[in-house]
Amino acid sequence: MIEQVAELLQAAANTMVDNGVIPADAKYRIQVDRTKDKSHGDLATNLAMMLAKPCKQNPRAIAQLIIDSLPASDLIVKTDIAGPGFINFFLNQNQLLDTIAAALTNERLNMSSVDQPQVIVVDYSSPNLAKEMHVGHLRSTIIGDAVARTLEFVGHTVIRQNHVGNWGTQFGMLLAFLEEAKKKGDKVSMELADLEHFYRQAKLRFDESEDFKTRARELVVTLQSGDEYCLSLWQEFNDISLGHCQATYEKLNVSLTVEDIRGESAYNDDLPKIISDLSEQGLLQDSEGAKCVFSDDFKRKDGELLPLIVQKKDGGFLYATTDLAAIRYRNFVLQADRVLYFVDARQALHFQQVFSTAKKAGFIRDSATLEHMPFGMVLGDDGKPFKTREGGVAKLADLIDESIKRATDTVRSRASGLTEEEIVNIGNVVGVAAVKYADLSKSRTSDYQFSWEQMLSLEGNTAPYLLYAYARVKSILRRGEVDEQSLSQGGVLQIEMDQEVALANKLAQCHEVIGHVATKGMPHLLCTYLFELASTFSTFFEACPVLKADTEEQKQSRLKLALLTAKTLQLGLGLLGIQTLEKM
RNA sequence: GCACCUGUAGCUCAGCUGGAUAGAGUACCUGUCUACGAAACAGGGGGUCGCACGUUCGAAUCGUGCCAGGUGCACCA
Repeated sequence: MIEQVAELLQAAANTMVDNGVIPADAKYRIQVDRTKDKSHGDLATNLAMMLAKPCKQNPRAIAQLIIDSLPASDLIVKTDIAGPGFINFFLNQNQLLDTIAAALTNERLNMSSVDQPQVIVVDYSSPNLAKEMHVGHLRSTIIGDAVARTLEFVGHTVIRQNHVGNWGTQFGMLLAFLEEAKKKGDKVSMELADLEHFYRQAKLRFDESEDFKTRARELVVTLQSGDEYCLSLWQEFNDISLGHCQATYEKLNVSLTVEDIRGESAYNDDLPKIISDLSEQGLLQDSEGAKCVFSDDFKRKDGELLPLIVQKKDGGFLYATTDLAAIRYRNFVLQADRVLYFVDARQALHFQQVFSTAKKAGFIRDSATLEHMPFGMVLGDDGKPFKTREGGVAKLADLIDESIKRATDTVRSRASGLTEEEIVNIGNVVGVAAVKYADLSKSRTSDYQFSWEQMLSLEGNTAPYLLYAYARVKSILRRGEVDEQSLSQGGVLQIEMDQEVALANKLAQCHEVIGHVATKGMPHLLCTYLFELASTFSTFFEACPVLKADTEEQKQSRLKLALLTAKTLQLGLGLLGIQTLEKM
């Protein structure tokens, strides 16, 4: 609806340019906003105020001229000029009714796809396989997954890329330790069951023994040169570690599969070529024995240039090299139009340097974009980086288990007439949803404070509140013995009371919100919307009897609003990677 | 030292391609259940939008300079 009004305004502006009212060189931008206050109508524009100066007339006079120039349309029933020169639009309610009715007839709630579908690579989760996944991987995994789902929904071709760290320096250490363990005849699979423990033990050996250290360094080199024995050890290690990851993804209802894994090792063969290509283009310089790319764009103090190191003096490659290789692959093999990196904000500088180098080296087509989607850290209740009670880094799997346990306890204490099986299932869904939603609902860019109490609370902008709202709507539909199919197809919509209008308007905004999430990579916008929808529904439900409505028509109409609310909540939560519950 | 991010109600956070009296939630206070699920709803108090200049008809939003906190800056990823 916003788009349609914007089009009308554009048409009006064009006529005014033709009339000579607006100078041809005047700069303006059509902006249509939803009003906060109903007395200002449904939509408003500040166009007249923007044009006042170039037209050399007072804004209210311009506003009147704009209104006079608007093409006839049955969309708008009334316009007002308000305040310093806002134009307020009161919309025809039939438009709203049509939108609601159409949404019910369709699986995707009649939301259109984008005009120009793109190929979008989404790089997210990307844990280091040397250790088990920990809290640090939570945000990338969850936010990236929500955005990937949303981009897919709006019609893009999404290629998920789990750029796991499996080729770095610390792998030599792990391989050496694995080798030792095998010689001693230990059961390796048992040893690796707790990766964290295994890593710490390996680190201990590394620090205490020179022989071990030497062996570890040898193994890195032989591994990277493709030695079969090393590769087999490495493969074994990878399989087990990846198994842990997949288990976590499944528990978290994250859509990543083994198909999406393309780790650092996948680019190994291309790394020497990256160096030679950079060299051929004259971008490479030797500095203190390392091969670097320097750029005027990145300076340190005293104007000294900041290097992007792509090859160490011992010949080893770094993650910058791998990232460059990945960029080239994503551009020329995957044909990406956009590449989104859901990676910690602390790596902002690294990405700036890598992106800049990639552009200069022609590793990316001009039409494509590389976008770092940074996010802040997870902090504990004390405002410091999140730690376990013992002060260590919290394993992701443990974190989820604790959330599920807490949620299950709450459900059990409140449960009435639920079987044990139902309680366990509800606890699972709520526990996982709580962790995910708490993260998703905060703006991505800032740090966020992790709080069990807040995320599992049944009140406020939380997963439990939304899941409850959904379950309550479904309960009404069950009690009303609604046949969803026939309710969706026929019948009348009559929207009279303020609360009905408010709900219908809110339902109609879904499409717009999802569009913003897709372009900005900001799932919290969807969270805010869903919470508003749920509370708008609660207000409606309080004021407007549904099953006890005055007339059959009114009942059918309100049931339709309830049904669309349920469908919208389910769809929105689904895009966030959160399951819904019919009962709770 | 340089760069990036953050500073909005007691607390947790929205709002930031400038727009109408700055919004939620929570906490606190007051109402509403012989129930279409009260895990809810209605209402109330609570703000120098870090500070100061500037641009503008209009600034939480843009610019500049400070202040405070966080993060990054050469062979780890």
